[in-house]
Amino acid sequence: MDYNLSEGSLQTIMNGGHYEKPVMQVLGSKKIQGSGANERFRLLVSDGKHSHSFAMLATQLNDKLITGELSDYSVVQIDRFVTSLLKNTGKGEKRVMIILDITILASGTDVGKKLGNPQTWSEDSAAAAPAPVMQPVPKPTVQPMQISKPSTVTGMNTSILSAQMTHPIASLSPYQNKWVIKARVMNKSPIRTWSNARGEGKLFSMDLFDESGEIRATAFKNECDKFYDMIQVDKVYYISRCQLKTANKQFTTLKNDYEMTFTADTVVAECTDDMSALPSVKYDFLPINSIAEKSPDNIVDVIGVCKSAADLQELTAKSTGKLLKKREVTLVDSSGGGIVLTLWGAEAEKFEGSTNPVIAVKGARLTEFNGSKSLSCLASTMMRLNPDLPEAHKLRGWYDNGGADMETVNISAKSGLYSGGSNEWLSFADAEAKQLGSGEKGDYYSLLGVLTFTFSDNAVYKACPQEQCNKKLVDQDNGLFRCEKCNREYPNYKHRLLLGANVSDPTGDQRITAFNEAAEAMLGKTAAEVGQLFDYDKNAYAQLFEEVKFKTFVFKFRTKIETYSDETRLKTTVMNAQPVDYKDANSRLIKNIKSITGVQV
DNA sequence: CCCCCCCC
Repeated sequence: MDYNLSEGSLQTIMNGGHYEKPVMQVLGSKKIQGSGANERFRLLVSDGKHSHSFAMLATQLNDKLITGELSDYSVVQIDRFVTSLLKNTGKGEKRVMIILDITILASGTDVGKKLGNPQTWSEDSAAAAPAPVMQPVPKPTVQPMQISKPSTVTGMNTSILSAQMTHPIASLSPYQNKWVIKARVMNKSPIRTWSNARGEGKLFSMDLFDESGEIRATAFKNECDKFYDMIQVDKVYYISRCQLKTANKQFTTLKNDYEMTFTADTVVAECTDDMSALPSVKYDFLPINSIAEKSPDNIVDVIGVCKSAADLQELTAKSTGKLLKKREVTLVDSSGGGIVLTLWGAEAEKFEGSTNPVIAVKGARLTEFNGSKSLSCLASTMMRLNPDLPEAHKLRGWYDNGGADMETVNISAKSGLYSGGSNEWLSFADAEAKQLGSGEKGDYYSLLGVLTFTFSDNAVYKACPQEQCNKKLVDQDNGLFRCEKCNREYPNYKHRLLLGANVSDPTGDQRITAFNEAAEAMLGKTAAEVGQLFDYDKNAYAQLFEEVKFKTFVFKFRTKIETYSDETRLKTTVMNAQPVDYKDANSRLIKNIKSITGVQV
């Protein structure tokens, strides 16, 4: 098998020229900085004639190296790249190539050897070599130095700034300060003030990105005033003359080891050129059902349809006493998964979910609380409603053509609120034999069962709108609702569920009670949705309770004998109800069969 | 120079 490397392409590129989709061989790779999400790799590449370790992999391609797809000796076509002159302290300039897109033409194992006899490229070989044949480029390369004076940039027509003059964000470092980036604003914070032992002031920060990477920039005091109004989310700007410093990883999830601070010299010019509408955001969407497998604190991108949005909640953080506003939004996608995304502050307040918008989220944090996972927005999280993305249009089509009615597994369903106690798998007969529920604290167990009947009467009620209070309200028939527990009247309420049902398994049956979240999981609808049906569509409401009959769930029960006056009875509450994981259920069956029969396979 | 990213 022959592999045609683009001989001489490396020389052209090193001299600042352009070469369309050069084919090169990877001879080695090396991690140069960071770890985890902030890893960055350098590649030793060869065009068959020369080799050079000047190539850096854009972070979104890191996976190709980590998975071994991009192994040594592999032959690749570099579909997209940018080069940048870095000023090396004391050693003049060095050009780096940042690889943005790559096609692997042959794997390292298929090629198995170094192709040709490439010589290490050096300035000397450049001098010795005949003038490189440059492929036509629109304009001669202009070095950033020429536009380093702020006055020049301020007054210039930004269209003269060609792509070749700007630096990839990924190449920025504190060691060289002559650069211009062309970046799109992903996020902009509100103005914040601070006051501490070291002084006081105000600031705002913005997250910027281009094709090569992302970086946070902060403007303090004067710069805060100067740039706050100008900087607008989603717009593209040329930015130069900022101070770079090491980013404190404790406070950022952006994939950059550095961050920028605006200074008095900082120059910002909006890029209005249509052709410069790039860069666009790079998402790495995970199907919602796959998020269940991820560990908490992962930062994930997700796209889904807003199936429901809870009311705005105001709460006071116990630890800080801070007043917080949040809104929980449930996203679903065609993977059949659903997940809660928590919005905070102004974003929570202004959110409007009644039109079921498609929501694209970049950089949300996966959190786990009491065993259930959900996503939470951070300051650095970027959220877009109905973005013009292929994935968004696909989801819209899916949702509007049946997806809305698809059953989804809500991975944020509340689960496992146990305070100790075992979580063993039992049948109803087992539970009875063990006399579960007779103790002081109540007993917990898991059971695979079928919902044989649901009581639709009084399954939904108007509850106190206060966050912590779920008390049933008394309708005053004057537009107000009274909460006996809070001892006050409200003009509003929230719907909550209290579902009575019968569950059967092969050994028996049990009357159970499911509170709000568990009932939502069983009915596949939020309390608000059920409330809507109850208020406006009694037929659909009745239908809902019919449809859920004979569905199988994995139940987690709490059971306890309770006494009302003289009468005692076993009260079984659904802690949560989840769809059946058949693989898991079957392995449990097989295990039981083995232990009962003594047959080992 | 900030550094909060939350709550049950």
